[in-house]
Amino acid sequence: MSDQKAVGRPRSAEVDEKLKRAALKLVRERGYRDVSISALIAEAGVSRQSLYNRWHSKADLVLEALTDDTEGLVQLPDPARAGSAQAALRDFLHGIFRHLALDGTTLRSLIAAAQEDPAFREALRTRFVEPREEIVTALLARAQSAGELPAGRDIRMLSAFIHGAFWYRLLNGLPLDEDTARDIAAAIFAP
Amino acid sequence: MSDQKAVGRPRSAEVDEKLKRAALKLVRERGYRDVSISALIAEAGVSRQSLYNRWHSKADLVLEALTDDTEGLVQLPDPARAGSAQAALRDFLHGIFRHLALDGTTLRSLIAAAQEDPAFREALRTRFVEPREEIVTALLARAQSAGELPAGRDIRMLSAFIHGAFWYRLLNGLPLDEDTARDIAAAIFAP
Amino acid sequence: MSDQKAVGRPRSAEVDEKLKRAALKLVRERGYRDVSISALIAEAGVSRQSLYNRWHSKADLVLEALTDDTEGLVQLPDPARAGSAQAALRDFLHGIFRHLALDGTTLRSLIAAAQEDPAFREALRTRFVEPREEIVTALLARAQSAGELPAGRDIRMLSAFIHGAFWYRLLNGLPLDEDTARDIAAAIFAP
Amino acid sequence: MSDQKAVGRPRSAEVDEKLKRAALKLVRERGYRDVSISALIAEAGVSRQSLYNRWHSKADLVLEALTDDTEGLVQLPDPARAGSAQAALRDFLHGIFRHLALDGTTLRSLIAAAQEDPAFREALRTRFVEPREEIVTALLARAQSAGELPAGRDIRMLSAFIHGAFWYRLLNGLPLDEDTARDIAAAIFAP
DNA sequence: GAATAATCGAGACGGTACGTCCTGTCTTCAA
DNA sequence: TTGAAGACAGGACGTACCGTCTCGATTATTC
Repeated sequence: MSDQKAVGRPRSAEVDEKLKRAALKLVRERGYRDVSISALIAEAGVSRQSLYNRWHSKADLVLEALTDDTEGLVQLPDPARAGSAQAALRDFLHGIFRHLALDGTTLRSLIAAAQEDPAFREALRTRFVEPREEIVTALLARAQSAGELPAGRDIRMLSAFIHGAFWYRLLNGLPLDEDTARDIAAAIFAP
Repeated sequence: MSDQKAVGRPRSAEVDEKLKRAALKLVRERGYRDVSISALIAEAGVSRQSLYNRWHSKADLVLEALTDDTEGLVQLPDPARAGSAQAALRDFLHGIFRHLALDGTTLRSLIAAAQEDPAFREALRTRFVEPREEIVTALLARAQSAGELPAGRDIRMLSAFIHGAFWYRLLNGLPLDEDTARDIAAAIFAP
Repeated sequence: MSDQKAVGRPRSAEVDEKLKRAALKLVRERGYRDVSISALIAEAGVSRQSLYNRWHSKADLVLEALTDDTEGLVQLPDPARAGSAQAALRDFLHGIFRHLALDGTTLRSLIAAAQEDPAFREALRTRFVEPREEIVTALLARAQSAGELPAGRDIRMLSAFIHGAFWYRLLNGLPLDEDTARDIAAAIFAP
Repeated sequence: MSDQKAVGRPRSAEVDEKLKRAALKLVRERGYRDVSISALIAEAGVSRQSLYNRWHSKADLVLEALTDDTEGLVQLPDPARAGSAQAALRDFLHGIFRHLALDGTTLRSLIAAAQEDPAFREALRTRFVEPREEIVTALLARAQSAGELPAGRDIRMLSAFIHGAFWYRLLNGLPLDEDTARDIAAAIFAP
């Protein structure tokens, strides 16, 4: 991407780390809204400009801190291991929900931030939304091939149903637990 | 509700109206984020305190202005007229989507505001979310009774799917049009 | 003054009293600046308009409350009783200073208020400043007649010196005590 | 005083200047009370915080602007040049009075502000009152040594008389002119 | 005794100013 | 060029008062 000849002092990777650590820590402690840029750089022990050299906004930083922290969590479960596609979906959702106990409110704030900032909305889609969408779509497609899902069903719409139910409950402050995961999977695979 | 003996100068209904009109006007013109409290009261020709005497925040005012303006729009369509429950659902969604051409971005901002303010989240649920939920739930229940929807289906979850798909597309900046309404209805009533 | 035919409900003298009492009480407790009109009427149990029906401002009310309370304190001391005109002046000043232990800071606030409000400045002069000035001038004139003060001295200027020294010390936060009274009197009557 | 190692962006001296110029200009045009903080920063073309970074209040800013502007005006006159200590005092007072034609009402407002704010009172004393007091005291002391003033006179009290008469007339809205200067000097040096 | 009219408590109203907070950019010196 | 430090312009916020107003209720005088 950048073949720019590096000249002058190179960026410190340590500053990146400090900021992401500070972002996760403070956002979890105080909530997204109550963490100001000033508080972030104070916690990180870093200068204001160093943050803006790396990210456009608080939302961008927190998104990166969050996705870095969640890496490896988002992977297609193996239907063979789970017993069925329905069970695989249930397990996948349950895994996500479990993690949201920690970062659910932060995710909500990021979704909120995306509503007022098209550029960040795009970033959120690319880094967060689409990977999850693709996994679910792939899972449903395989299930349909395997005959576990009727051939006529609209995979794209079912995927929207699944994520929609998840967002709807999250953004309305309704609980996301093991039962929810099971019920969603059941409703999707209902005959 | 309030049998409180009115004492002192009564609240001016005109001030309510001016503020709600100003809110809708400015929010539609400039977008929710770019309308400040000062701009609102200036447009309404009203004092700062008069606003705070009535609403806790910009979000509360805009929500009331919006729901007042939408009254009558939210009503159960008649399946008999539409031809089928599926058509009735499609028409209901299409009606909502059509209206969102005007106020969709405002609604997104309100949902965003709700994420950072539990009290407002509750207000949004009560005044906006639940009435729509109840209509859809009622429609699905009647369809199930009429045999248009298999008996085994989980009505509550299907309702969450419908609203979820709607929120998901809205908040991700995806189009909500007649086709979307038709596809959602079709997926819900898929055999 | 007012031969106006009284018509309608007559003013309640009790309201006057309540307001003046409240004014003295609150101003002494919290200081002039920290007593708002709202606090005054709340303490008095009286309506806002009732205050404005009687006085133009907080300063006017407090001035009247204060002068009402000080009536009888401002009278020419008898040089014969005191032993000499110098002693009479000393006693007069000391009497005033003693009273200022209670209301000195309020007086300072009234003088301050007078600087930004010409109408109130006039009221303060008439009701507070001039009566004291006349007493001192009369005392000095009698002393000059009696030969206790050299004939060449400028009575008007000496009076300005006395009050000036008093204001200067009061407004600069310097103590006003018995010694000050004695020193002023001594300096005025210095040979 | 401050050997503090300068770190970060240094305060802009230009901002100081702009604010002091704006303060003098507006206060002279509109009067102290009718100049708001917002008007000050607008006139100066400076941000709100920049003002609060430098001064605690409008009074602090105006005091500094005023004393900066008056520098050099406050100096001990030479009795030899004036002809006598009495003439020197008269000339000193007249010089001050002349200047008050421009800033007298502002000074009154500052004295008023000092009554409600102990910290500012202290600042006013240190920066404005005491320098003038010391000059007068020095002048009187030299006059006493030179035999122009009887040995028994209380220098400190005479100084209080002089400044007191000045404050008293200023704060009561009485004129301060050449005659006043002459009369004060005459009364002080009266045999 | 009914009509008239000013006052009363209560509190809403249009305005104005405030001091605080935060953002994104900038300017300094040091590495 | 980066980095720490912090100043800068700009803008919004929610609060606090002020003096005026609008209610319904009360208390006098006048007709």
